[in-house]
Amino acid sequence: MRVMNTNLCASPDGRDSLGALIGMVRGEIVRAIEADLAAQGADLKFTQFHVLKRLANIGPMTATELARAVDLDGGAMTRQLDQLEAKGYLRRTPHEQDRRALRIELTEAGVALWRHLHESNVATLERAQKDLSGDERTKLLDYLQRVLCALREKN
Amino acid sequence: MRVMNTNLCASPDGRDSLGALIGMVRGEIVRAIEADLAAQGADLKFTQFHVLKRLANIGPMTATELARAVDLDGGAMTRQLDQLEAKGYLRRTPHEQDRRALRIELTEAGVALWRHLHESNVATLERAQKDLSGDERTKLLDYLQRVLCALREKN
DNA sequence: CAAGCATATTTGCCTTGACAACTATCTGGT
DNA sequence: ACCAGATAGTTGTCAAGGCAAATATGCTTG
Repeated sequence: MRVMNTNLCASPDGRDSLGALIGMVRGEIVRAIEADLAAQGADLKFTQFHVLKRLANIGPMTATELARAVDLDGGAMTRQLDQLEAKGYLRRTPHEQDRRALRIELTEAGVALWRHLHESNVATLERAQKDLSGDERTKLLDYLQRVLCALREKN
Repeated sequence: MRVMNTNLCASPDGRDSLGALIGMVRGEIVRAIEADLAAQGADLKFTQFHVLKRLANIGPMTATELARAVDLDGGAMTRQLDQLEAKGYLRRTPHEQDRRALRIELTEAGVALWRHLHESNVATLERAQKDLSGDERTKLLDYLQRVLCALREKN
């Protein structure tokens, strides 16, 4: 059955592999999620969705922490926060212990929006992995995690 | 040993996983490759490197084919070609059978540059996968390929 | 062959993200 | 308490990529 798969969806190029492959998978995931968002009338791009998701999953945090979590530049984060705050999905509060920092938290509207988007996001990620067994999914995450660590080492 | 790994490089977040994980891995790979390029004095960004690599690996092709291969918009491709052509690494030739299309091919300088960059690129991708066994690397590519296919189906 | 529709490339316009400069705070050492 | 160096957030600037419009060809059908 592996063979069939290979035939049906021809390997774009037997050679170059890892770098390009990850890039393409990432691109497809982003496109799929943005298609979801559009289909549901949510006026969000992938990055804003990502910020929302992080806040929903992990809870309030600093702008810098959030920036690192979604792998975004500090300056870019400021602007995303501007937009999401303008739309009423989050709020900037002064940080309790550090007057330089902010505490970013979802508003009621933000929480509600996330509840609305959550399901289709799960469905999309499920669709992406539909041809992998539970064991394979676990391994995929493990391998990716280890690749990430290897790349980050040695700094 | 899996446990040690997990401890040394704490999982950024047990939950969200696949989407964010792939995004981060992709980001690190891009950064690593751009660091390579800078270290070798090559005046290329990741995208240009990617175009060069494709042309070197697969040979001359159409601008549109190249755009699809590196997952880039047609307009963006035109500009990348402008730059790479200006630097003398590639050449636009009229296509033999289709007067709308171009045949993009590396120049001597382009081939030479690729020969120069090739090694460190291999080394970087090797470094990324250094903690994976040969079998695991094969599986990782297979899983990613299958995820990619799943995402592209159903169009 | 003409008309209509699809495809290849280019260009203009706009948004996003990286990078650097700037201000306001922290923190540690003296 | 003071100073040097790090860190948080904001803003200006610029290059890169997506999208749509324009042009030039191809291709298919009547």
